[in-house]
Amino acid sequence: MTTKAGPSVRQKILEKGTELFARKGYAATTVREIVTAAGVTKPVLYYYFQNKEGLFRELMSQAWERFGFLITIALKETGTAQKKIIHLIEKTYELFLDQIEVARVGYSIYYGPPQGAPFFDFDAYHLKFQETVSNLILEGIEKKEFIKGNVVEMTWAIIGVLNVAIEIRLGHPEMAVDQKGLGRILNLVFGGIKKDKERG
Amino acid sequence: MTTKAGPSVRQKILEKGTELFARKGYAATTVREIVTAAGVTKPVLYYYFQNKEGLFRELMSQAWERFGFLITIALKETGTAQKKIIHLIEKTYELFLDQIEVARVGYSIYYGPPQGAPFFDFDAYHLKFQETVSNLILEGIEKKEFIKGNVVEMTWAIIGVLNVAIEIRLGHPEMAVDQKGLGRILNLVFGGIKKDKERG
DNA sequence: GTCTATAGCTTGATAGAC
DNA sequence: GTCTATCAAGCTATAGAC
Repeated sequence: MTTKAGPSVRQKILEKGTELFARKGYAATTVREIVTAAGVTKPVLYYYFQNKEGLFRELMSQAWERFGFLITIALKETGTAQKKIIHLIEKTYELFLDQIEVARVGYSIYYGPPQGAPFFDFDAYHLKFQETVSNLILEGIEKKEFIKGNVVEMTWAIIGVLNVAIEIRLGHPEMAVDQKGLGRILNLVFGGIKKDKERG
Repeated sequence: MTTKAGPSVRQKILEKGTELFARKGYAATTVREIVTAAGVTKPVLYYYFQNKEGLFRELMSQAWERFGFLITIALKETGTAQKKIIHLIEKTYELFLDQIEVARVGYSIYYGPPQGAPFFDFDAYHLKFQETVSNLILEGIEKKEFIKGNVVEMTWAIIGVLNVAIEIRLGHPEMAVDQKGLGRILNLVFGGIKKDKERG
């Protein structure tokens, strides 16, 4: 725990660990590969992080704390509910792009098998995000900006847009949606696809 | 390749393999675990499938062929474009629920790191699905059922609903959306969330 | 803090009997 | 087709020198 000139080496291990976990998966990445890529030897990794699991936990929590922070400040926006929602989704997408490697690993563990990776509480952030969107929708309904409808289902429709943007970027980077495109798709969901005005 | 009384044992290995890959991930699942769960010994697995990769490929392709078939027959529906789209999405969701274990594994490999699993061409089906939805949207626009808009972005809005339903089921089975709920969320996207009529 | 060297175990895969 | 027995290779993790 006592650090001397450490930040550089420690950081390098974190970086290369993130990179390899994202490219190969947690279980398929070996400690050897990580330390080789980082230009150090094994005991160095075990010195800074307790083990492979410790490294994983560290890089995950670093990234997700930023996500939690983002949700908190998003509530201080002003304007229509629609504007607030679009802003929150865009900021989240921006953060995702900025930390795409950690996001890819987290995504595959949250929705897929744990891969032997240590437990990480993605839900704490996930549910908070969902709740934040729901509250903004509720606000929009109360302001008579949105139709009276099932808030939960509306939340899914909105979050679906973010998720699909994320998934295109993960699976098909060449056709990735940019922030403006994301905003346009969101507006599509707010406004609807049907030509006539009857809903449902 | 010559089979005698084989189908039962072979099938058992496929089932337990699917189950374990879904619960632990490809790399984190060992051949030993699979054969123990299936009640056989290792050489049996290597006899029926060439190796761990062969088993994986087999169970993946079996499941995804059904998906390809579903897309093909979906085009023979009649009715409004909206009805056809909802029907296709609902059928896809039904198939997903029916093969949720394979889907979970595929999901985490398609969007996440490959985990050391052999290459599988998810895109062949994925792009075909996307194209099918786009064509139905185009049909709706031509029939003046939908507004004139960016077909690609409309496609993402629709697929986002399916994906979010899938992801809720994968991450939070207890709040999973049923087929009717899925239809309602889709209708929400078709009709819009905003109260006033101006779009965008 | 960082090294070399290695312990101790698990892995995917197979040889050879039946 | 299915078994027992076993292999080489690779893995995480650490001891001990500096």
